[in-house]
Amino acid sequence: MAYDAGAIEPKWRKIWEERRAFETERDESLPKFYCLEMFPYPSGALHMGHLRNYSIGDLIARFLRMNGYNVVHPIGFDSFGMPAENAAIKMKTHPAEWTLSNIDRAIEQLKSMGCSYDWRRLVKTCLPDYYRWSQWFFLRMYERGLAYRKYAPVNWCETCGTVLANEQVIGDGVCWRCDTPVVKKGLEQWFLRITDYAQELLDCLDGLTGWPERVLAMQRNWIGRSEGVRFNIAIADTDLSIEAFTTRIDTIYGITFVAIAAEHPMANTLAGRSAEAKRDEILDFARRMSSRSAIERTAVGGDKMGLDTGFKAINPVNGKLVPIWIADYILMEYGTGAIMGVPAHDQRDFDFVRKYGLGVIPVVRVAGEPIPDPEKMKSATEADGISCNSDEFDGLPTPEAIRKIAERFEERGWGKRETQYRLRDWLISRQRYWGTPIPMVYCDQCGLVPIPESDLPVELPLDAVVPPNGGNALLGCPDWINTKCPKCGGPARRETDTMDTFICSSWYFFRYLSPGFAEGPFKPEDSKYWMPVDLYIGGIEHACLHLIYARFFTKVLSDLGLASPDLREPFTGLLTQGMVIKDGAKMSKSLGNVVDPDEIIKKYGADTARLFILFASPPDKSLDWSDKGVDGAHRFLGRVFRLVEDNLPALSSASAAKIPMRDIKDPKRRGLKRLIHSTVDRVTRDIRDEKQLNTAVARLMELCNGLSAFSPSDRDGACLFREGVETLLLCLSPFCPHVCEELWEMLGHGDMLAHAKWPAAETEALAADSVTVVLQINGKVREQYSVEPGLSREALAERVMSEESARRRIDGLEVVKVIAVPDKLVNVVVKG
RNA sequence: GCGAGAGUGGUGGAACUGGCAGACACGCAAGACUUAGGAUCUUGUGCCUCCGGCGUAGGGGUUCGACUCCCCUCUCUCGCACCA
Repeated sequence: MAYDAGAIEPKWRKIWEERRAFETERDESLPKFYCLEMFPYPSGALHMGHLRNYSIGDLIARFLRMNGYNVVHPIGFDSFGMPAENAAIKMKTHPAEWTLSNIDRAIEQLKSMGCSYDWRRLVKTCLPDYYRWSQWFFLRMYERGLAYRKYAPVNWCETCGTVLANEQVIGDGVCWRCDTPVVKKGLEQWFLRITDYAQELLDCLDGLTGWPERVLAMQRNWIGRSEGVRFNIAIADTDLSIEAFTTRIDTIYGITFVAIAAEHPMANTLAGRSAEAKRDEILDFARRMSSRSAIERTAVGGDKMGLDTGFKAINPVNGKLVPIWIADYILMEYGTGAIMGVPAHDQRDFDFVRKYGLGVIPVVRVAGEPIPDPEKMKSATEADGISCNSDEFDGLPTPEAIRKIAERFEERGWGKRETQYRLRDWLISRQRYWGTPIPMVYCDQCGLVPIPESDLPVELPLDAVVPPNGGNALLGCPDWINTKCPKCGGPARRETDTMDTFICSSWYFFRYLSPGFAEGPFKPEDSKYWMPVDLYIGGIEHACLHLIYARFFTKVLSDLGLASPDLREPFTGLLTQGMVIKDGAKMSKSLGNVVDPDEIIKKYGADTARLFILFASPPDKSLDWSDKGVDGAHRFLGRVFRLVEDNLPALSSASAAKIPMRDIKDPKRRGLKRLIHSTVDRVTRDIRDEKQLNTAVARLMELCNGLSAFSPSDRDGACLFREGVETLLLCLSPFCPHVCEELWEMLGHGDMLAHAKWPAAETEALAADSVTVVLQINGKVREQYSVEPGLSREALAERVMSEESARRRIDGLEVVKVIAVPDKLVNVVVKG
């Protein structure tokens, strides 16, 4: 009987299921571990990236379970969103039908991988018993002013027919889902006040020591804190003024112009106060600039466009008049949408004045050098230096100049110091059908009215038909839209926007903890016991999306008193898995380099697929798919299988007792004993401390090789051999659970390996009988000797120098120095 | 431009606080068993001018000793980017 994954794997999956092997309950007496993998979006079948994600997660869950942790390991589906609507149009079906059948298929795939999930905790975000609590959170936030509606220029994706949050505009300003260039539109939309948490989201990053530096850096960058001064600039001959923000208030004397964004309301105001021709010119320019997409705005290669309004601004510090321009490189979304133009010390302003012939006034010089000639400047000098041309502030180094001038501004009431963030409030409304309905109505009498909690969930009408042009199907549901005002009972219309799907994924890991709970989103005691997630595994693409939103949500839940007040962060450990690539590129249909997980599992079995994925590269690096490598992994499992099968008589006859190292005399056996225990030691550390899963597999291969080379010739030998084989199966089981269970059973065990205790390395068996030390001459290796371990520096040097071959090497040379490193080497430094 | 990470055999990748570079595997080569081998087993496998040298992107430095620490340069990947 040869290794047959096709027979073994279904057998064990059935046993695990029947024995409810992976169902866990809260148990205060046990240490807990929350192992979480990012839940999939069920758009068709799972791909290799999923297989990798869930192989890593399942390994960790199984490993910690064997190490005595009470492990919660759930799975679910992020099942609202655009692809379901697109598929509904294409396949002439309903998004719900498409989604739910895909989920069924994905569940089969996950099960075929042998993942140790607690299936009772399954969450599908598109079902009312889940999304009603998203609605409930929304209402809690609305009460607190954390959810609000406002008119703003927002990101619009024409293909998706909806607005997008800032985080969902990626790359060169394209939609994260469909790569369509995003355009700006003025619309009234729902927002969550994530900016209230900007500082805390930033501060807490320092405490996330279990996160990769890369993700922390990306989030810091995304939140984008900067300190500066916000101040007023009066417009000459008017009663108007413009607010500007700068981080370099020390360069205030260098202003040669003021610029505002094309969308700035002041553009209209100034147009209104201009003569007719100028007015049309301004309005036309502003309209042209603001209607361009992000791509158009940046694609010109930095060539800046501007228009002089004809108005003058008054520099608060010296009363100088400078022109006010509208410029396309000023962003309405950042700061105040207006800047002071200091070309000498800002490259963008410099480029702008060079194009339009405005002046340059240097106000910072390099220490020890004269003030540069503005005519000869080739670029702006943005580095710190010494203030000049700045009245009484001349001679101050930049940081001091910033402080002194900022103080002056505050004293005189011209402005105040302020901290700005790049992070924007989270735009959560979507003009889409397949999402969580926003629980609000519009009443002609009462205005905007929240749905009372008792009326939740506001169910998504399932009889809606997604229009072929991709519009919002809810608009075609008058029976659903027209309702009664909860306040006055009069006619009212439901909000037809739905929530961003990232709302669904912002709290699902709480819901897992209290499956089926009907009185709230989750039980506080469940959350208190299980949260935070100890290890979260998923792709890095969510660094500035889901991982920021979920952090925000957790803080809100904590502040609302739903989760413990001390739960400020949802995920203490984060493992960002690398991509799966083949032939040098990410697997994609267009490149035709996709490998289907189903086919691999069918051909080789899940154990082989898992082993290859975990062995081929460290989890956080990209994984190069190799068909040959899969063969190799499969061959290894065949060897493990034969190791047990071919030696079954010896293994069966051996007692389960372990012979301690001190009672083993034969050097070969002592070597095997040491190999067994050093393997346990290394594998445990590789998994637990380093998450170096590939080297853990390598160690197990070495153990297998060592065992294959050993022939158990007597009772003690068989006993040691059995210890080795069982250790191998125990340590390999989180990687390849099915085949290990099968072999464990063949060895006569009645219990499940999944619940077995992880082996402990015997320290006595780790110590080496002898160590190989090398003799170096001037750092070059010349000889090797086997010596007893633990020799002191002196003893080791003496021991090595007494060797015949060592004497010969050194004979006749002038020895300058001898360096000995215990158990490692002796380096003889010679002259000549 | 800013930030993060990487560069080691033909390939994927190892190397703990500086101490035998290339673990483990893939591939390749030779052999064994075979009617057969894309099965299995054994052996070998960094490079060269091979009793000796050279080798961890390139150049310098620190050290008895550097893939590892320091400085400079190059290349690649990822993220952000007229952010005031």
